[in-house]
Amino acid sequence: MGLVQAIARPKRREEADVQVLPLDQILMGDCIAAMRSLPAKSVDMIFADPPYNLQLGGELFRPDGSHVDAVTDDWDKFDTFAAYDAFTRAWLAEAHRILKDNGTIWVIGSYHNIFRVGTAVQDLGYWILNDIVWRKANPMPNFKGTRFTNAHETLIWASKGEKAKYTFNYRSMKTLNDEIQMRSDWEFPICGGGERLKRDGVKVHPTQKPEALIYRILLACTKPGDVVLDPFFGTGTTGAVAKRLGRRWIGIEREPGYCAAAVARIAAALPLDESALATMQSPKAKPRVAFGVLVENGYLAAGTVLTDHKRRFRVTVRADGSLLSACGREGSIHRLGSALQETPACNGWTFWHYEDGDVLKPIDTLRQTYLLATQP
Amino acid sequence: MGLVQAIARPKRREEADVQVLPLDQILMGDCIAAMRSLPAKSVDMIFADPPYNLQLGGELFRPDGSHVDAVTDDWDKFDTFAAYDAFTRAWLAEAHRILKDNGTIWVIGSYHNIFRVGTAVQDLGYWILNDIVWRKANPMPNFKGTRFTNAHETLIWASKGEKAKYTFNYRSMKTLNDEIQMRSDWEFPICGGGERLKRDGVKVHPTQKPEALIYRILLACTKPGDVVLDPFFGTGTTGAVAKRLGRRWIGIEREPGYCAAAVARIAAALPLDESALATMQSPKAKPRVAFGVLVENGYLAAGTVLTDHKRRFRVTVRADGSLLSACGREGSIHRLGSALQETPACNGWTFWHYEDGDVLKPIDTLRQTYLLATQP
DNA sequence: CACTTAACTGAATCGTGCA
DNA sequence: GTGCACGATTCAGTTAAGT
Repeated sequence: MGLVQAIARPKRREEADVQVLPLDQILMGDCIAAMRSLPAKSVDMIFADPPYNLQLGGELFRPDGSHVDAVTDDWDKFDTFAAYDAFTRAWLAEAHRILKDNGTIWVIGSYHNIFRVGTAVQDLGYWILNDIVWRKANPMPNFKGTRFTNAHETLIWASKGEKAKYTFNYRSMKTLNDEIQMRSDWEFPICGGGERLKRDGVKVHPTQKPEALIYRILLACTKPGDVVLDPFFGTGTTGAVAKRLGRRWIGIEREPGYCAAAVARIAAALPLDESALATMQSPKAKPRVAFGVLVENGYLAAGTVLTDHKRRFRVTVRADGSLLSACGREGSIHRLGSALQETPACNGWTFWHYEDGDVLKPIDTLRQTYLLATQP
Repeated sequence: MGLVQAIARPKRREEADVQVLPLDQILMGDCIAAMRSLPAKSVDMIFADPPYNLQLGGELFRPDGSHVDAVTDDWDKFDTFAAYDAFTRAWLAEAHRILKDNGTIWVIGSYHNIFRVGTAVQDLGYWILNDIVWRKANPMPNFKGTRFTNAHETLIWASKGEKAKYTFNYRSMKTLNDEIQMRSDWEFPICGGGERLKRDGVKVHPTQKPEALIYRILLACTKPGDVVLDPFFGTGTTGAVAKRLGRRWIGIEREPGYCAAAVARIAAALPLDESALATMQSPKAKPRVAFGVLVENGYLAAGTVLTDHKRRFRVTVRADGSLLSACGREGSIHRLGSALQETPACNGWTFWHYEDGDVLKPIDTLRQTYLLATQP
């Protein structure tokens, strides 16, 4: 039997219990129909990356005039929220049937769809264990300056019910995180570089997820040999990571093009040797502090006067962390510093000082204080 | 009139439009009833920190918002979610009525309730602009080691509808974040230390939010003088920050103990003075300067040659402020820039450069010089 | 080959105001 | 309502080209 197979005719109930799972294979076809062909209580985990129902408007261009390649695929289009909800509840209900009683489900989404997914998860009797935030190290900016940079996606992790047991490899997570409990916010780069599948220089799938994200999920919530089902398989990230980690996988995918890419990719994936584990550790978030954060947190009040160490320039701190000079010029600590000195650049942290009693101290000391107070 | 007042009897519709808002006051009582007493389209922002325990502290509401007196312990999960949904939709619907057409709403929650809140927000016609993650610098650990440390809460920011306008102080946020776009993940410590309200050494409110969080929200999405409503006022964090930032506020709170703490706290809060309150302006808010005005005033002589920074295109400035290219094309600085580059749009101010000695400078620097010379 | 610079890209609900 | 002029707007990372 090949790696890709058509969906088998659904078995009658009596047969279902003894049905052999199509392990390490892709079922090509509609995800709900394919799930119906699988027996009840048969898989240990489900990872799902369903359509987000983005509802994008017109074309978008960057400030340099280049065009943004958006997700315009048909599979992401739903007429109404009601239609999206119906689809969501249908596949989540099948997923609930297929999961073993001690299995868990992961679903990823963005603010466009995740609230509807989460509500459906709860209504269907699943019990949410955590929501996890994937902080993107390099998100696409908001080109028009109309909102906050949409820099994260959300994952929901749920068991089959309130009393259900589940697998959570607490020690693995703590080890992975330098002996500190793994938190609910994870930072990873978006999928790019050599990991991003391309055909003739064009990305094969518009929303390929980074392997590191799936890796952490499988490591945290499955055991070696467990069966992981991905009903929206795409280009097979879940399969590739499962193979690397010694887990079994089942993929469901409608598009033949994605299936073909997934087959080739998984065939090339190598089971992980242990030494690679060390390199998978997430880099800790950089302790970068914006000046405005000190104002927000009361380390420096708006209205405070700052000077350089020779008291040549005097500026006032404003509510948003910008500075205002006596001559009416304004800007960030770095920009105004360089403007007043007429130098191309300036490190505002060491240039600007505040009065502490009788002595001038660089504002950088406040940053250090803040870091000491907030970093574990 | 004192800072706390009982809820006025709801006005008849005819009266509502001219009703005076109870600014900088706490309405003590049920949040839905209190909101009904406020006129339609009257507040600029709503910040809401609703209860997320499904029992609502022993209170439940029917879909019409009316109060359910008896709470039995045998509600099954569906009924409990249904009751929470009914309560959520009732107050969110009132909030929608009270908001000005260009107002926005913020709601904070955790995975227990935020998915239901988000679904209700969308179903009621609000348009989600961002979801924001508050990353707690110092979250409570997961003592049993059974899940990931629950280290964040989620906020939803939404306008009244897809086409609605809204306030977003992009420049202030960028300045606050050291000249990098503000992202959708924010890190703040949890509320503690001197900021945490205590009575006899015991915290007054179980879920007091940090002022820094509200500060950033108000700075980002309101203007000085705007009216901010908080229907779950608690100990008045929203009021204290609004006062500091020169915004007006209305609080609704049921518990007399919280009201008393809030009154004292807000009375002690000091407003920022006007110069500290000023924030970085978007260029949009500055007076517009037509390119032709620079020519008229001699900042740039007619006949001057402009190029792009790579010197690919050369154009000549004409007496009326239009540009003429070597190939005979003509137009405004923006039009000709986009035409020559064959891009849909172009900011002529940053695209075109003039020769200053040996270096190319964007013509935008001339506009800045002009503004400095002519603005009071 | 080493190094620098330019070009390109990613799940995006991405403008305003006047005639 | 529609059309058009004006002009505001990007971060981190990778790849390719140039020196």
